[in-house]
Amino acid sequence: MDMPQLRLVDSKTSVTKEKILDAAEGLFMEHGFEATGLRQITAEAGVNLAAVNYHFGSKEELFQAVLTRRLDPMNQERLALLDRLETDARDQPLTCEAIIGAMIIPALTLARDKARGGKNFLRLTGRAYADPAPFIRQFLSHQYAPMIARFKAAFGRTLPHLPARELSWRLHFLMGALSYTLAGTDVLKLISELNPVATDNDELLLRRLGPFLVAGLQAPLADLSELSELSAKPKAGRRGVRPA
Amino acid sequence: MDMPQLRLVDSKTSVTKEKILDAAEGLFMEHGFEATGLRQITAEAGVNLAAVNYHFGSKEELFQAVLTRRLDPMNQERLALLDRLETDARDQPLTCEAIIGAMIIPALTLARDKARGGKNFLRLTGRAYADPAPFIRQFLSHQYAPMIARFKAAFGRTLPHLPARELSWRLHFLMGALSYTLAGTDVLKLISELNPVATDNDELLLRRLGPFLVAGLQAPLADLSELSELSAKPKAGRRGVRPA
DNA sequence: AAAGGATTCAAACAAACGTTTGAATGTTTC
DNA sequence: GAAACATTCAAACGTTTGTTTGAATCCTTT
Repeated sequence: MDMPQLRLVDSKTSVTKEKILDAAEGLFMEHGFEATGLRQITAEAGVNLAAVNYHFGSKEELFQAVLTRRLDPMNQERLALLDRLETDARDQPLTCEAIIGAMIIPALTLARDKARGGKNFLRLTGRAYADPAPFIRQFLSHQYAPMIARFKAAFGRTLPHLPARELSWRLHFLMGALSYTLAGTDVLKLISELNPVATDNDELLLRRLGPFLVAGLQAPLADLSELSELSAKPKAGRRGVRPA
Repeated sequence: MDMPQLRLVDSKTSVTKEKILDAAEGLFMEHGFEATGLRQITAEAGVNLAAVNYHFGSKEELFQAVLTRRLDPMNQERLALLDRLETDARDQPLTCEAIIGAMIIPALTLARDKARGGKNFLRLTGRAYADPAPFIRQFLSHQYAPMIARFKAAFGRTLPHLPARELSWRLHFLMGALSYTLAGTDVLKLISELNPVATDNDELLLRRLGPFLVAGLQAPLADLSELSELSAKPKAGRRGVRPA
């Protein structure tokens, strides 16, 4: 039988390949990229050491594969949500809440789905955002550029009074608070020592982040005229900190 | 020549010690802790390899020394500023702007002072905030705990209507946006491709961050009653988010 | 069954890692 | 001047790093 080429090799996604991805995801999340060894990964995955270079080529390419596996679908989900909001609203501009929701909800969904890495994976991406390694920065730019451009345009329509440059800044702050929150470091404990927050409830977390970001985006413009006063070196403090 | 040597060894800091600190500061900032080798550091500092372990004990202790050199004075400055504001205001509660200013201004001053590392150093600390390495987390907690506690109390007096737990969250978001902004990764370019921001003007940067954070802190409380709607896997939403 | 490609495996690779050593040099104190 | 301490230096320590190799094994196709 001249069966058409259904027997494909690419869609195979061999078992070892995913075992490596799973193990690498957890270890990269916990110790970071540089501090995680290939031997730890392959040991936890139960595969041979050489399997990484065979299936992925290098450690860096493995790291990118770990990220794309989850990030790509999530960003597509974000764009799909935004698309739907815009077509539903016709010409009317969207609310800030709605747009931010389109950014947050896919992340929330991912955080809940333990089969897709859960919040551990989000911590990994939050960490990657602060990594200066060129291959990471380049990868993230290429991965996020289209999504962020679309959302920036959406915010621009919703906040027409805001100069483009100001919007760029505020989006930067927004991404900071978001990725930092998703990274979920233990600075949290540092802030609220006596009333520890339930870190397992990511829904509440993002639900509280929303209003914070909305208010920040809608904040009145800064008055840049009289800024030299505060920034001046404080004159002789009378009751200062004891230099013991 | 009986000229008394002018106490060249200011037993506090030898020349090589500071050369190492300077070189390490730059390299840690650029490549991160794990990715920076002691041989790079000592080569750039022009000192012997063993000098690091002789003067600092280990690589980890060197890293902590790099951080404390700048961070300690900055946090003391923050506390001194807050102290002065509170004594000036007597019993009156401070404004959000003022408290945030006390956090931001010392960072701004440090960013301007190139002799103290400038903004490069701030990028290093922003990076350290996202690092999961236990010794880094422990060090930062110990270093920041008193300062954050004081500022949290100040915010609590200014925003009495805000539940303590909510305030903890918002402080977390605030620290996220702040440290992320200070880290100053190139995601900035990603957001504003066509209107690149002048990254050298840190004063304007932090001046714009202020209103964003003030508005976020003063945001109305989240309505936590009907939160299952948005987060739920696409069902039927009222207006806005509607699943396909 | 034989061939051929895909995958696994143990072993080794060179390079880099942080740290230690012991002698050589510099500096201060008696 | 000599003893005592502080610092520098070259060299090597034992691991660990990411990557490569070549043969063994599995699986599909002829």
